[in-house]
Amino acid sequence: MLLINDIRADKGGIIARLAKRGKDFTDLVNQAISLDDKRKNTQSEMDDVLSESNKISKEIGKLFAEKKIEEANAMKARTGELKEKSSALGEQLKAYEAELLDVLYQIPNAPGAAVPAGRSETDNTIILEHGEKPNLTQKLPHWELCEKYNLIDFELGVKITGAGFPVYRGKGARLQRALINWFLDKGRDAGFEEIQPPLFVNEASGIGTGQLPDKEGQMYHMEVDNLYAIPTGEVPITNIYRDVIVKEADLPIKNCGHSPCFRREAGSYGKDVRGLNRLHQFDKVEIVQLSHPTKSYELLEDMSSYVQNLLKDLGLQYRVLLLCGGDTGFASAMTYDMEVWSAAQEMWLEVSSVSNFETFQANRLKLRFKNSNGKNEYAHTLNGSALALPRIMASILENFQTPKGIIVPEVLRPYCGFNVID
RNA sequence: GGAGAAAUGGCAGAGUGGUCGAACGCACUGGUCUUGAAAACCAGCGUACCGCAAGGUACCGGGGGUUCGAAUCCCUCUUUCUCCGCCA
Repeated sequence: MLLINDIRADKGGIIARLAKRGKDFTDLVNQAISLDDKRKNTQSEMDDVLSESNKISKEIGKLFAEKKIEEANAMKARTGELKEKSSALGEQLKAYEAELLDVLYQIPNAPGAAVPAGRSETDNTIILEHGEKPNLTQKLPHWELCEKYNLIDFELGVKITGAGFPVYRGKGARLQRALINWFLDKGRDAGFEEIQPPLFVNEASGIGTGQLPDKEGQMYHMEVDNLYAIPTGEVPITNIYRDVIVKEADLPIKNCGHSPCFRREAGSYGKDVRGLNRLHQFDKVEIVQLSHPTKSYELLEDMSSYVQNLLKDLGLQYRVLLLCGGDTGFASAMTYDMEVWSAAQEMWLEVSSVSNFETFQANRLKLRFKNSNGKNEYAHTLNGSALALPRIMASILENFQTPKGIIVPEVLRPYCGFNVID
């Protein structure tokens, strides 16, 4: 959520930035400010009452010490009223805080300076396109290739669990494992510390990265233990830094980690969910960075080129989109999407999304660093997929298919131990 | 899963109802001294909110309660440790 002090400091600017999402947030912003005013006034009033009541308590203590029991008991009467007053003010303060939070939760991140205005994906800017569309002599979609070479069994997953939980086997499983290991090694080479996070998180973590309270429907929830299956490694990895004050000199902090991701994807159906396009369980390697506020947009560009280099090394044709305000995720200030060409489906598949959240996540996480003035300041957070496995698998299978088999990208061969799938 | 013990500032560790937001030590920061460093000495050193400031308020694992007053008493949850059981 946005920092209320940022909103107060530049109300007009924030409203203008938010307007790039194709919606007017003036009312919500005004509501937030007026609730914050009420909050401040109530707090002030309550502090005064408490201050007086503390003073009286100390006097009573003194009187007891001097054995002036009568006088002490007489003073007790005066505190009753104050107590009632302060607890009423306390209730009111809590109510205002809750209301303010509720309003702030409804305001998305303010898009960054470079983000174009727009309402939907049609307003996104194509930054660049890299590579040539492959010239295929056969054009089987990946689900047919999976069946032909016995790589991924979707039916079997349905039997064991349900739709969207495929079974990878043989060279399919090995290719997937090769990709994961290669991604992690590339991450390490680029200075990211490797993390193996928990796959279930508690409520506090869900709130920290913004999945809760609004989007709980998208996560699998284990009610017995009140734990949530992670929808992305971003959740546990970013929550490492919840309630943490890092050293300024340690920034940027770079983490990467592989994890399965679990998404209920309620409401998805049709051709979008065919094959590997949309799953309930899939694997992803995530990169996360904590940045100094002055450096975060530089790091966003770094992350974008890092991801692009992975795609280049794999030999995939891709394009980079700068998302317009309306298509930028709720928590993000600026997002690049990387899409890979799927040669048989003849469509672009989103394989990565790298975002700068500025202080939006850090605010909820209470992730700060001590600046040179000794003041605590909110850090910026960034993250991106590097990369999500299923659609990479799909495009490798489709784009590198030949009548004699699927040619494995060279960088993966040492990892999987075969050059061709036939 | 059963029985018991514990949770205090970056660390360590006092404090069992009233000048305790919290001793002492270590670490850290600034200063004196020194050619420089170490040592020694002096000073500072948690977080958040309100306030122009002075100052005020809250926080001793989380939440609730008792009391004029809670780090301290009570309830509850969580976590850690020890023993038993089970187990990759």
